[in-house]
Amino acid sequence: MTKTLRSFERSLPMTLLQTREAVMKKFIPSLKAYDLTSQQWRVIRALEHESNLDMSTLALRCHLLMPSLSRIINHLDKRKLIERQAVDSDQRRSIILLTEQGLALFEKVAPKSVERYVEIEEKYGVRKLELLYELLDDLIKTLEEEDS
Amino acid sequence: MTKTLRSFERSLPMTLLQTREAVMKKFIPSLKAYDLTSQQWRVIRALEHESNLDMSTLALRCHLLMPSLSRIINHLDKRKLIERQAVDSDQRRSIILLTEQGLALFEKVAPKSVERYVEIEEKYGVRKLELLYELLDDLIKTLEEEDS
DNA sequence: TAATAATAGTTAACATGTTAATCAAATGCT
DNA sequence: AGCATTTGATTAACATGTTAACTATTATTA
Repeated sequence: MTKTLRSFERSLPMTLLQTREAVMKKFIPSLKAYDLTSQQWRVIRALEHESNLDMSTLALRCHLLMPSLSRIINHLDKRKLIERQAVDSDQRRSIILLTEQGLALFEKVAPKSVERYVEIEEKYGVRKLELLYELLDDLIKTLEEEDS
Repeated sequence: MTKTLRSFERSLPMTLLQTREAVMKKFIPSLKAYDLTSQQWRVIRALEHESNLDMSTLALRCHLLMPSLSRIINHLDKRKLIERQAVDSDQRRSIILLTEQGLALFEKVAPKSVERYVEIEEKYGVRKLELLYELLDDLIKTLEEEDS
């Protein structure tokens, strides 16, 4: 077996990274205008979608590790975009929800994100985008099944 | 227009991120066995592929920003895996090359990466992988063209 | 040629990714 | 009840991503 490593330009992780970077470039400017990182925005979106989540659940929803989420929530708390509420039944847990300010910010930013997304759909094609999602989901499934 | 944001699970940046994470999980263990991060490995591969590159060119090849590369090269220098050489014609520039140790490390790690890659090809299918590359490259091109 | 602008690279500052250590509260077990 | 274990969350430590500031050198150009 004399197979060698793929050349750089075509390595799988690299291509995925590049693609993500290219996509993010479209969304980041509108976020930065409101002083948000893409991760902070992800958390806000998650909370708008479903409120009163504890940290662990929120981490799963946002695909963030707990230490990252912990810092992000701290930051958003200082900016009063979210609030923590104690849980009576379990003192370790706390539940996170958007403040009115946080919700207001969501309402301002969301339309801009939608715009960008529609742009991408139009230029690239909805059909191809759907196919891409399928292939990616399938790859994820394949890789995770393999975890033996 | 009442289009709303895609639900989380299906946002494009998120799906790309997840996929990359899933792929990296396959490669990271063999790298960690040699105390390498994926970025450090990327630099080593780049230098094995083509030596005597200056920092800027290397950054392009590895899709790293200069500050990141600067730190990585420093680190690899301390580990004596690479060497810097002055360039007479331009004192600002320096040229990077693998040391024998660096090359030896490459030779040890590369086969393990190839193994993982072949595994992925086999489980997922070469045909589908090629299609995925095409779609990703195409998306990148679309997004970059749009930069107006 | 002297002042200015551009270029290569590093450093700084801050946010995140990642693993390990830590802490308090809850659960299980005897 | 008392003690070990597990769990939810934070903190620590280090590498990277990202933008801006900075340094030294080279190129421009007035």
